[in-house]
Amino acid sequence: MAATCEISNVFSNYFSTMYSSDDPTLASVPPAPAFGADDLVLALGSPQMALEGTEKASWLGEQPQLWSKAQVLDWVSYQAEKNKCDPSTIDLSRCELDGAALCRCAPEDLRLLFGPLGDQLYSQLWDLRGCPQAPKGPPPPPPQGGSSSFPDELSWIMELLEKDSLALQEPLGEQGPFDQGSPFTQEMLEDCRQASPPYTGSFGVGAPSPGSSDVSTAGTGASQSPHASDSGGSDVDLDAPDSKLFPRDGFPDYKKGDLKHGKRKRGRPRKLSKESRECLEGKKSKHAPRGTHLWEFIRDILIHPELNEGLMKWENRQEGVFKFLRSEAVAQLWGQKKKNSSMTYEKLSRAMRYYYKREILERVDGRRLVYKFGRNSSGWKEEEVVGHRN
DNA sequence: GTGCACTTTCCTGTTT
DNA sequence: CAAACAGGAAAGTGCA
Repeated sequence: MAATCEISNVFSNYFSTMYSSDDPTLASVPPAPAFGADDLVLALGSPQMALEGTEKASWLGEQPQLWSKAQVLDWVSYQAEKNKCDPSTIDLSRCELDGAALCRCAPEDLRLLFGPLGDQLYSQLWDLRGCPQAPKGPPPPPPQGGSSSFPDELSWIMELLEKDSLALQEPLGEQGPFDQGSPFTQEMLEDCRQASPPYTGSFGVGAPSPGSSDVSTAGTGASQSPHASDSGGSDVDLDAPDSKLFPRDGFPDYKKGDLKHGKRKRGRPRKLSKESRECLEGKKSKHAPRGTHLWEFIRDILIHPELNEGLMKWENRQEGVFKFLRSEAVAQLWGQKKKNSSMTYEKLSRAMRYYYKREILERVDGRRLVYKFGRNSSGWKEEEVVGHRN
């Protein structure tokens, strides 16, 4: 278990870093790190764990090979702390390695530099790189932090992505009734923790419903389900809208702390019938942690063309004009990310409209489903993205 | 405890 | 007519 959590830790941190671009210093930082699986990360933000803190780890989301010296130091300190290693045993002054150099180090080199922590670093490093095995030397000891399954999970997700891509080859336009295909949803990871890898139910990726099969799905989530039509189509959707998508049994999302105390979902409460209320009681709170802003979520989908196919597209990349191709699907994805199964495009678009005032978005008159990034948004420009992906 | 930011939900009316 | 758009209003959560 601990092992499977690690991945979300990593992603969480990545996300918390990524989504804090309010920070002007971050705003200038390309948002799409070259992390091998960063694409998956889109909705993997499961910010609850992470490094325990809000401090950002500069190395997160970056491939170790790309780390700067400072990032290497940062990471080493983190590992030292994590492993309760006596910092005094490490002579950081001798550590003049950048990420590339670090990655070239053999275990013994690391041991020389970092003492007993060296082995741990070596193994963690390879985990981070998502490599199945280190190039030389003995297989890294199982990291006690439990991140050994990281690569495996990633590859599993990768497989799903591939399937999705295949599905996407099919013409868009008609999304099947089961439109949940998000390859990059956090639930996916969370689900996979509970269900074994072959788990496919949640997103219809691997278990496409006949007909629609994953088709649309591809990167998307969202079913054009009837419930989408309004505040959740009926009060029954408490969590149900997605019960189609995520049968409760198989959707462990609302687990643990969530459902405990009757924490309520953020936002104005939906009007509920008595029955619905009763039904709701004792159930999860779908409140999602902060740190993820809608516009950033949208941006990230857009800048990952390999994943956003069918969801949104750029109308004019230079100008930051984009269009929702499958608005409900995006809304559903957003809902998944926020653990809010009743999210609809209507609501999402309301939130989008609030961005006009803040100039995060600009109006595009007369064009349906078309928005434009405004001056207060960042990270979507090609220059910002490209450099970072290579 | 309070206020603010950021949504989320609801609603009504308008436009496409 | 349906879907999308607009925006006001109310309300919840997290954070400072």
